[in-house]
Amino acid sequence: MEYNFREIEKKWRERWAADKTYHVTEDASRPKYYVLNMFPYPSGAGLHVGHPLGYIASDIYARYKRLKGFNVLNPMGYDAYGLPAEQYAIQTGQHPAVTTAANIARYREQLDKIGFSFDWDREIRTCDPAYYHWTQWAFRKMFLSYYDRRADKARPIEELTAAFEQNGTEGVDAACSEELTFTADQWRAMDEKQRAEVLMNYRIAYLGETMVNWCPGLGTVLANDEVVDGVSERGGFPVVQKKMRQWCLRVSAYAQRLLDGLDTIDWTDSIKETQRNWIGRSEGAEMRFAVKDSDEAFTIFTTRADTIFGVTFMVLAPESELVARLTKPDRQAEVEAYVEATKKRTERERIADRRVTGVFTGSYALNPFTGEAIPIWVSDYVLAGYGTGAIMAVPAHDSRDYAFARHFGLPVVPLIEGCDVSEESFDAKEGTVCNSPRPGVTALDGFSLNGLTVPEAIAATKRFVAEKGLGRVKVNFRLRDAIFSRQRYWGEPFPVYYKNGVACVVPEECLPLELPEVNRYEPTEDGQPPLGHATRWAWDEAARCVTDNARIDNSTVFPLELNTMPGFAGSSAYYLRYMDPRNDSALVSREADDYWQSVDLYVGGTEHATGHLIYSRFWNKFLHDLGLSCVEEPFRKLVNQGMIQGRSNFVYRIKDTNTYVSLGLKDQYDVTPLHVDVNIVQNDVLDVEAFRRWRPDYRDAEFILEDGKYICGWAVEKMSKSMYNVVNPDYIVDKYGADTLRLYEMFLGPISQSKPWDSNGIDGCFRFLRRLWNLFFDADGSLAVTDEEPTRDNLKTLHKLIKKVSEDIEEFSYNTSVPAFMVAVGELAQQKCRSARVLEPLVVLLSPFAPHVCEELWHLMGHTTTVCDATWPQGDEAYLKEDTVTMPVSFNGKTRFTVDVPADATKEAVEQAALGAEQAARYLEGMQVVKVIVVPGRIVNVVLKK
RNA sequence: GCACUUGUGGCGAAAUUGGUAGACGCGCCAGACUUAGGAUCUGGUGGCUUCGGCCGUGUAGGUUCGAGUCCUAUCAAGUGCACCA
Repeated sequence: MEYNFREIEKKWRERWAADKTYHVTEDASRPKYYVLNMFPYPSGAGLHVGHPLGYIASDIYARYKRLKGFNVLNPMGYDAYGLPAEQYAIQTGQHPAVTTAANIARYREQLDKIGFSFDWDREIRTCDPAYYHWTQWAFRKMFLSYYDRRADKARPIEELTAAFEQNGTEGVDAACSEELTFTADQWRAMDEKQRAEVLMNYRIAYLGETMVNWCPGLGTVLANDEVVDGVSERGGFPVVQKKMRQWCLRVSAYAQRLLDGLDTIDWTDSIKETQRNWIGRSEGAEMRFAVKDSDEAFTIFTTRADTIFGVTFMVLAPESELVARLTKPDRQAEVEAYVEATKKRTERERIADRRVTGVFTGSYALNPFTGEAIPIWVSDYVLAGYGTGAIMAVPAHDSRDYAFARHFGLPVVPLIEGCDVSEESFDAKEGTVCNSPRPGVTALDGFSLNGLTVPEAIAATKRFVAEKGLGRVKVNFRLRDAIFSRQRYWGEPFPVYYKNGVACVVPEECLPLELPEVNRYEPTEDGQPPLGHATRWAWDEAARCVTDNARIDNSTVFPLELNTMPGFAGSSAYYLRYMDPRNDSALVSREADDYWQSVDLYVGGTEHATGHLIYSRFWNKFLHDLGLSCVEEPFRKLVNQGMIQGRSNFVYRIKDTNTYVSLGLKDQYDVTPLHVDVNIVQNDVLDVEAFRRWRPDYRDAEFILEDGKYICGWAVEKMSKSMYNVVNPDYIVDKYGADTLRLYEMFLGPISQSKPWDSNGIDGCFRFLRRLWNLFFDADGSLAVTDEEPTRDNLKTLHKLIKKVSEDIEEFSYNTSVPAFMVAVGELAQQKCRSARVLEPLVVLLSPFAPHVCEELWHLMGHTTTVCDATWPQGDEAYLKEDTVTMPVSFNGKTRFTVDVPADATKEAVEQAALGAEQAARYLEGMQVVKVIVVPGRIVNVVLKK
């Protein structure tokens, strides 16, 4: 009987859908396991062969866990808000909801062909009001919360107002944008608007002034990568740095917990390292510097407090408010010109162009340890957004300060014995401190660091600074708050309105606040975001349930927030929603959350390391603080699948002709390589007829062949339409079947490695499945499986396979289990194995990889239930032992020990092994011989163990 | 610049975690069946060899009875962060 994969796969695809085979419900009697893929953005291009890689890997794991008796949640959905649909809408007027729905339908069709065990009843879409209800809900909660640093968790904002009412800021330790100090009386004296401003400083979702790339021509904020050479990528409009009031999330409040949490989860070191890097914890000290002949003073942050005696100048960031305050009148023109010039440059330009620039303010700071006057400069190498926006410069021990000092001729004072600072700074934190203070200089209270090592000096200085009130020990993080506003249409609307200019969140019962229709998707003429075009005010819709008295009394329609949320909003808690996707009274019910807990296995690409994977962790910690998500870390284990690159093919056209020369002969001509569609090339041999049909200008193409074939060149490039190297999974499924595709994708290489897609090897996997199929049938096409006793060889093959495959799946090295199946099937065929007691477990073992064919075989063998409900076979080590005989081994003619060796080992071979291990014999006292490896006619090893 | 990852046949890759390097697949070679092969099946396939063996895991050292695996240095590729004081 022939392996008719088309018929088999169609049959089971339909049956599984009709029977809801993969539907899952909470079941307290079974242990749960939660497998999750990073859900896709449904782009117009459809899936290519790289997308399903991670889905297949996680599907295998999900099916394996189910066979192991777990209740497995394996959901799928769509990250449906995004820029491409909006851009397309601007160009065509087509509503993004329409294109998104069409793309989703196409994705679904493609996914369905690959045989995933997704529970489609739990599908979610981020653009669905029933879903973004809870995105808005979480935002609302963030607005209504502050971060209590003492309790180290988010608390309701009412607790903060109550504290202010009682004692003002006294005793409050809350994460904030700006340190504020006021008394209870002052608080009580504030009007509503002033209080709102103060609270905004503490809210976890807050309106904040941030530096953005503002493009007036487009009327929107642009991300750094949307700005090229100071103008917008689209349209070429100038872009300036601008302070704007934007919604932000106080992610920085969670920096320490985000860092600590990394130690509790099972992610790769590289991605943890990337996150640690991004969070950027640095321990140091803040020190206060008074300004000479002035009442002004300012604070700097340093990790090298020990270098205080080497400070020869101070530097302010151009954006710092201190600049205006500290600039002397005679320097004002120059300083303002400098600040203006830096404003015009984007952050990207400042990074790309590292010329040393700066300007002197005319003011001097006083070294708090020595009272020495130090000139204060302004330079763009100091960032406003980190630390305090001001630094103490120690050119001898910081390379950036060094470059600045050399450029402007400022003094360099070395502080480490024997260090050479004539060519470059000495940045290493090692050596013995000197010149601290310099001979002849007396420091405050006779303080001295001379003779200490650098780490000792850092500690000593910190202690001194704290004791003398010169500053404080401080931990800084590089992690910034997330800017949460986008001047876009196709995103979640904020549940926010403005009452007399004060931002308020809409009442909970009004959610979801639905995205209104607009007739245009561009910004409005007066520079408002596209929501300014809304024809039907979402607020009017929401107003029906609003109980806000002020609104009802005077019938005022308050303006709504016109920005929408960014892409990461909808993806930050979707894993919770899958637990209870149709709940319309909560994001997730207590029961569902208690049962599913958190994601046990999360599969996706590394590109989200510093985006989604940080935001999700933050979001989940926030919900955890609210008592909602019972586990603090959302993703227990993370596996990153590599990218599938394209493997492009080339033809070589002889210049100015329509003649194409095969790869091996191209060097004899002057040729231009041209991309050719990989789908008309097989094993690098071009289908010349298909090539002529491919495009009109190739219709009359002539070929210079080698050995009668046209051989194409190839290169690994990004998989993209323009390189004609996109391989569509539909095509592979149609030609070889989904089971072959699944096997081949896993066989291609380690899951976490990036690799080019190469259709060349796929025949091997197809042949394997056909060999497997043939194992079950006689020559006449009847089922050959019998209930005869398996032979010892049969069982040995089976148990080897069980051990190997079980281990492989646990470690995600599917690429080595596919060969194990190939070998096992080869052996069983050779053994002419017919025994159901071997073949049935074989089908179960393979079913996670090739579910369709296994389901078919399972039913042909007389089962009426799905193979998914079978039990993963139990391994038995007893069958894995080699048949052994005991043999004495002698060294130097003296018998020292006996070992078990393979039955086919000759005495001579063992003696030879012993001889080879003569030197090892010296160590034999107290050592145990574990194994003697004997290969007839070859050198042998003796394995010893203490 | 800093961090992380990876270097093994013509190609994708394995290697029981320190113990027979190159499993398995592709490709290639030979054979079988075929009118035919871009179908199928069988066998072979790291390099050199005087057929005894010898050499081989980016390069150079080291530890070890023994190293693809551990250590040091170095080169190359990829990814992430990047004036973070």
